[in-house]
Amino acid sequence: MKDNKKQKKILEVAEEEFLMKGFAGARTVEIAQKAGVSHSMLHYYYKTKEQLFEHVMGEKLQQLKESVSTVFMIEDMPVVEKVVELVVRHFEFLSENPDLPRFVINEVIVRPEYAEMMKREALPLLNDVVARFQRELDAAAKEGEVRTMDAATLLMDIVSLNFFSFIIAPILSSVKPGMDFQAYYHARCQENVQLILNRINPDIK
Amino acid sequence: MKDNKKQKKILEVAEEEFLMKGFAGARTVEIAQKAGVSHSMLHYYYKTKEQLFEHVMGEKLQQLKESVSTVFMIEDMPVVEKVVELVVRHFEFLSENPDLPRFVINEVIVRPEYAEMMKREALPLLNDVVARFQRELDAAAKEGEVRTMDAATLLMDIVSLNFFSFIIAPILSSVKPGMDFQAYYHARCQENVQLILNRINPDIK
DNA sequence: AAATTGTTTAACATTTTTGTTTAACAAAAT
DNA sequence: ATTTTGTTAAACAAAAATGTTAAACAATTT
Repeated sequence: MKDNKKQKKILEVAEEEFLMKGFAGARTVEIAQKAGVSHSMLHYYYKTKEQLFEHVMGEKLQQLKESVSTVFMIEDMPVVEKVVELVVRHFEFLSENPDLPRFVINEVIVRPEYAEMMKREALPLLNDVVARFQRELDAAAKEGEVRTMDAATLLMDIVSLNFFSFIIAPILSSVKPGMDFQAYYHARCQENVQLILNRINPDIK
Repeated sequence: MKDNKKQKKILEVAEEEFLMKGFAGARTVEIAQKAGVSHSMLHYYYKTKEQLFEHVMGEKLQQLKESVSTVFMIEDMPVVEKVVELVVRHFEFLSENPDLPRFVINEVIVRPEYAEMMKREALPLLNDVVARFQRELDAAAKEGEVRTMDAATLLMDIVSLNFFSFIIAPILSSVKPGMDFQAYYHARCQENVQLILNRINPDIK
């Protein structure tokens, strides 16, 4: 059939609703309504609210994986450049999902079962990425390109730094009402890159 | 009667429940149960869940005000010291309420009516504090003790910096499972003080 | 002592939300 | 052409949550 346009629309709207209202606050009927499908249709595709939620989050995770993990597949790129690429891609992913950090941090605390799900889904990939990354970092450290670093820590630094940029954005804009988000994001991404570069090698630039 | 022990207990438990589950996720029956009072009792004191919520948040705000605003009442204290005191007190308040930043940022987005309430309750005091603070900063700037600064911006810097420390704590601990929160908080508070000091006068220390 | 306030139990009403079912029909696939 | 799949509407069932009420009694105030 028409390649599941409605099903996709449901996911789309569900994402918005979950992000803006949280799992507990989102309403399945409202999601159906905003998606322009009948209430029954929603339950036809997704048995329960919980399942719908899992699909939404699974898709986000998939997108994150795609945008980030491919960096490690690039051959013949110095690790320093890879790190820059990593920060930028992660940041760009968040630019397209600016509410995600706040949402994730909140849901992880509010619904421990969600934290479990995240671990289940994300850890295997993360371990793989960390292992690869660590090897490259070690090799680069031997050449004196970077200082010796723990890959997991560095990744966490990147994630935290980028997360932070998005979590404080609404605070900042509430203080400076006319704030230009695009400009803010742009500047912030640059700053984060510089900070991370400085961390992996204080002598760069 | 026995000075409303039960009423207080309800507020206490409600705070925990709201913070840990969000407004939408918290359950009035569960709050009553955990507070060791009957379901009717809860509605006897607080007509609705909404009202209960407002009381809880009102109390938190009150505590924050008390711990922070008294700094500005202290006479004969150099503004630089006041700033240090301010950072430390705000940080200490957050130490006692480590989930509050995450919760507030989330609720403000998720429930716009809560943002309204916050503005209503907090803005008058904030404006007052900012005005006072600005006068003191200007005076100190004239003496060359600090550089010229916008008081509102400085306050925002302090709040953001401290908020940040608490928002990332759970992220950090998920990476380093055995993390010592006390040590982390202690170090972080020092760092924040230094950062702010450096901002108001780059020549200090 | 009488009135008020705090408290419980237990039932009930109401509303909100989730999830199901059935009947009907359209579109697509076989 | 017929079976399968997508879709709706409408009603319904079930569950979960909020809020109310009445009866009874204990503790405290006045």
